[in-house]
Order: sequence, then C-alpha cells, then structure tokens
Amino acid sequence: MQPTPQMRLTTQRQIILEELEKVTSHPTANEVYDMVRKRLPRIGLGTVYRNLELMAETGIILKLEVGGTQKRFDATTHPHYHIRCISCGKVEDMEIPVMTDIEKAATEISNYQVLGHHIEFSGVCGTCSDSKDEALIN
Amino acid sequence: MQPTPQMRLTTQRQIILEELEKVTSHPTANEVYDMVRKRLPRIGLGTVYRNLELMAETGIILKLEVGGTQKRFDATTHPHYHIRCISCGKVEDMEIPVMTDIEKAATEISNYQVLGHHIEFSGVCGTCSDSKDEALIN
DNA sequence: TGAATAAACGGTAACAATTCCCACTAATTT
DNA sequence: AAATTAGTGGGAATTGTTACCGTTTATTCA
Repeated sequence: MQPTPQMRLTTQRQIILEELEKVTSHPTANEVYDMVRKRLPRIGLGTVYRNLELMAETGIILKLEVGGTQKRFDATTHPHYHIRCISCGKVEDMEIPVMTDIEKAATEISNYQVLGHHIEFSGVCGTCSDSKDEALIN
Repeated sequence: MQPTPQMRLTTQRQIILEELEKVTSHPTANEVYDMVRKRLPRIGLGTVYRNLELMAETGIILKLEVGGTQKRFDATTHPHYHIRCISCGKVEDMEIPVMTDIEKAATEISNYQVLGHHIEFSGVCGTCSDSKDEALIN
C-alpha cells in the first residue's frame, strides 16, 4: 500500500492488508477483525471497516458484494469469479476464464455505460455435501 | 399464487404479488411496502418481508442478492441477468442470452455441486450519465 | 352453522452489519 | 519542538431484517 501525501501508512493498515493477503477465504469484516486482533488486540472494529473500505476504493483490495448478509474482502484483485456455498455461506474463487466480450454485448443492448461484471455461482461445497450424505446414512 | 393445503391465499399476499408484477424495477422490501400500503394502508412491514421471503422460497418470485445494502425482488422468474447503476443503485434486467454451459464448466473445475449462477453487470445508467454531463456544463 | 384449530397479521422489540461521531493519539510539516 | 492534520478506538446511532406475541382471520370438522 503506497501512501499518498495525505494518506498515511499506519500499523493498522499494514496489518489489515497483510492478514487479508494471507488467506484465500474471502473473509468478512468481522473475520478480518478477529485475524488482526491477534496481532493488534486493541484495534477497533470501526478501524477495520474504515480501512477495508478505503483500500477497496483505491483498488488495493476487492470488496465482494455477494449474496448473504455480509460483504466480503479479497486481496486478489485480478478479475475472477466466485462460487458461494448455499449451505455454509463460504465463498471461493472460481477460476474459469473471465469473459471479456460480454460487457461489449451488454453495452450494445442497454443504455448503460457498462463498467464491469461479476459472476457468482451457487452450489453445495464438498464439505457440506459430504456431511449431508452422512446425515442420510444415520 | 396457488395456496397449498396449509398455505393460505390472503389479501395481503395477493396484493403484494400483484404490485410486484406491475413493475420491472426490482423493488426493495421497503419499496414494495410503500406500493402495497396505497391499497392496504394498515399492512405491516413484517408482513411484507414475511411474504416476499415465502414467495421467494416457493419460487413464485425471485429474491435478488445483488450488490448494495438491500435485497430486491423480481416477479420475472425466468433466468436472466441484471445490471446495477453504481450511481443511483437502480437494478434493471440485462437481456443477453443466459449461458447454460458455464455451470457445467464450473462443476468440472470445482468440487462443488453447482446449482446456479448469476451475472451482475455494473455501470452508469442513462439518467445518471446525463445528469453528470449537465453537472460538467454548469 | 359454530366451536375448535391453525395460519397469518400488525406492531413492536430485538438483532446484525455497518457507519458515524468525537475526544484522544500518532504522524507529518514547518 | 510546536503546530497541523490524519487516523484511531470506543461507543452510539442507523439501517435492513427477523423474531416474538397477542389478536384476527381462515379453515376444519363436529
């Protein structure tokens, strides 16, 4: 994170980013808070929210507006899609090729200036489908 | 809406559905509440939430988990995509052909049982981009 | 038809996620 | 080192949604 003249590189910011970069689990703000608190026990939840928001605005990280009740954050900023488990809520990357052409198609048939797109798959993850099988046996 | 033995077709339910079918604007629960209240002034917000949820569960309507802070509802249940204006938050249908094959691709490269997918485009709608142009002139 | 049963309602309280506020602290500038 | 400005922590406020609960409305069945 490169600080601009008026944007300061604080310890809190560094650690929030470091912790987010450690995982591929697309944590919620609260999960980031829990991770960061192990290293900075006195950090406030508001600080985590404020800085995640800020980093998302400057493009350092991604704010995922996927289904469910909470926003999730991702340090992987290259374009990619996601899948969400409808049973446990977990979100993972879906590494199918990103479709570069559909935005053009969307522009043509709408009166929008199309700036981006995101695909969210939904399904049942391995873990959840295993535990369901088990439940059927018992 | 066809009631099951234990599911009753109440006035509230009929009117909520009728009002939702009148519009293509993907209203939030609160917006549906406002629409319905013109015909049923004493309806409770909880009733609107309860019934929208119920109808979404039974597949009569769609609950859209798009970006932004609120869930939105759609009486058009055939598969289709959406675009959201990043300026005013409005959500509209994007009638490009639905991709039937990508779920297969997604199943192959993941350990998920893929059940669905949704594409959300984002951009600036005609109205918002016009008012921006105006702002530049003034 | 009319009492018994069950579903749904309306109103309000509770809840969860997020944002806001503000006195204090830390970093930067002069 | 003092002055200035950005950022923090903690709690209060806000927003969207769900839960609860006493009352109403619909259905069942005697």
